Amino acid sequence: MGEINIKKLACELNLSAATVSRALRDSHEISSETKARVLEMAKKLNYEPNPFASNLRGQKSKTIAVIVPEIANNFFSLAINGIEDVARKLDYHVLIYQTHESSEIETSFLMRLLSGRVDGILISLACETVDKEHIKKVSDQLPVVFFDRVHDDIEGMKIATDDYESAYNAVQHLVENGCKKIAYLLALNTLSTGNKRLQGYLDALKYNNFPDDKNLIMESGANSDENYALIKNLIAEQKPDGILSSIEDLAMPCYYACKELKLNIPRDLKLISYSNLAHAELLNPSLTTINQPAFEIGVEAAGILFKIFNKRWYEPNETIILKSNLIKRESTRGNV
Amino acid sequence: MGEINIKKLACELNLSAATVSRALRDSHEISSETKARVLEMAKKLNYEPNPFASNLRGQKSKTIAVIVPEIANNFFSLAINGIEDVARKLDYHVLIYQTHESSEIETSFLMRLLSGRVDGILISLACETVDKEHIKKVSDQLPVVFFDRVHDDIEGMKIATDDYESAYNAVQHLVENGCKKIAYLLALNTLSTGNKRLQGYLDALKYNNFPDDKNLIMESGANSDENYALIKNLIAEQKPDGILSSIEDLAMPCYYACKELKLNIPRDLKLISYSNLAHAELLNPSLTTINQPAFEIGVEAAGILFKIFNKRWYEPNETIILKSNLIKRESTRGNV
DNA sequence: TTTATTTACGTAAACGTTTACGGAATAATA
DNA sequence: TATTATTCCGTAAACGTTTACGTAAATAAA
Repeated sequence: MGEINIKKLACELNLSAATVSRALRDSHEISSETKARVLEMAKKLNYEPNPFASNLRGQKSKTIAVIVPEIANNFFSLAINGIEDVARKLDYHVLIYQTHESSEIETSFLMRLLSGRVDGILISLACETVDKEHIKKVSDQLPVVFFDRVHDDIEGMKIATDDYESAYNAVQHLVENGCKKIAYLLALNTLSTGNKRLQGYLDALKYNNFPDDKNLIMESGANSDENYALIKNLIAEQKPDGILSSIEDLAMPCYYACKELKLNIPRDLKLISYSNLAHAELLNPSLTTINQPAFEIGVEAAGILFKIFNKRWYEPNETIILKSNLIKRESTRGNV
Repeated sequence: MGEINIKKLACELNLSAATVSRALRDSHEISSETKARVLEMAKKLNYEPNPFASNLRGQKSKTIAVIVPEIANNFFSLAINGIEDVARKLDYHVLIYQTHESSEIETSFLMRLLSGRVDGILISLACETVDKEHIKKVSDQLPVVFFDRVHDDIEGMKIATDDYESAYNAVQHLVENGCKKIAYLLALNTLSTGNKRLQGYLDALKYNNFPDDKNLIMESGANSDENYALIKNLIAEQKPDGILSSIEDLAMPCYYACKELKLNIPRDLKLISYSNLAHAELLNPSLTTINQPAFEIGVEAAGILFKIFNKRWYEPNETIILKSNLIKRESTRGNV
């Protein structure tokens, strides 16, 4: 409860609230002496305008919402970092919500945000089947920018990475280093993000005349224990010599599974994984990763949102693609 | 701009705005039939009360602020995760701010929050020398809970971990595994958090009758390049056989430095580091860490804040200590 | 001098809620 | 029946801003 408000401030200065308000907003209608007096007093009394009154009056909140599946994930926290950086420079506030991959929670957040609490939304969709209906309802009323976890069937501005190409190139990299049987750890398959990665994998297989073997595609399970079992089973049964993991959570269990199965990475099995694992460099062996420009995605997404605010953006339904980076490390080193 | 507001909703129902408002808030003054009608229509029209009007009228924002040095840090993102979890259950909103360790930015955020935008603040202090003045000013007006990065000289509610004991025990663990010359990578030394870790280290040395050698304490530099150089120098010159790193950012360079100096971890040098490195398990060799209960710290801090809101907390100046967990891994394995 | 323009400020309404107060209708009590 | 209590709802004020409108004084133009 900031005890000081614009009326008291005005009273203190023998001015009207209107004049004070205008002075603080540097209006041309106010003389420079008065402005100086007001500024000084405002500083002295530590006056901060009540944002609710301003927002109510102005129908602007200077606040944006970021909705992500998880905060405690290197990719998302880097993206939020980028978003916060842009927001801070523009004196915007950032509300954070995490869905834990539940579209029910996601929808509930979105509905709550219809209240006008935020001027716009940045969202990375949950994996669960998307509720197009509700998202449409929100994006009809508010600027929404989708980032990374996007869905082709949902119209809107999107910032994504070159999922198809990066997956394709990753497979090529495996092939070039001698892989003949490449498995794919499937996730995000309810989203375009996941589909494009899968398609890149499939097309690269085709290009290399590799058989199209469904058994080599492992769909992620309900929890990490199940995932570990599935992966171990995949490696033991199918004996792939290369694995492309579509998310980092599925790459880590590969290390453990190989250890248990007495397989050597990269000699017996080469591994590539999406995306922004913090210390891929220091894993044993260091892990070849497809690095997404997470921070930049956040910056870009926030940038587009602010352009929309300022009517400096007119493409309602464009997808901006940023390039991922294949960082080659020991886990895919060719056998010499 | 939610086009629908309480007046239109009332109009649609042939009721007054007051009645609708009361019905939505389940007031006893409203008949159950009317309540049902209102609820139904509100749902149908997707009505969400304008939060700014409510907040302005009620002087409550249902929003809390979280100020941290960095979001993209495993410890902080886990803590935020915990905070968000608690907030969501109570229908609170969470604003995120990062200071990038700058007390100037920190102060600026704090001052801006005096506007009443939030009902309370959770803060983990920046390393830079703390501006006690401004923090005092804020905590006089708003409930503030400090977590992890705390400062003894600043009064208030604090959630921290057993920094002294965990450092002491870490040194003991090194000694038990044969270390005779243990270095310390110093950081956070402007905060109590850092001081206690250092003190734990020093006292453990004393307990073991190890000499008190200032050269074994390396203060972190301005950036990661400098840190790497300092660490390499420390290892090369002082030839410690054990290192305790007070933050994870200083532990990673040890791996690189040892690689370059052809030293083997843990044979030639044993390493322990704070705190929540994501994949310490998979490093080469796996890293012994002092794991802080990051998520729980977030939950606890948020819980206290909400208790303060509900006047269910009366200790203005208490420190709650959560236990860290020393997770022993290969980097401190004894020579056999 | 008279009139138009500019400057600098005040008045009051509006933003969308919530709630104190009041009041009419109904039910309970005397 | 007369009085009181209860139930249910409406009126209007208030929260702290911002801004359209008005206006008095000073200045410029005629």
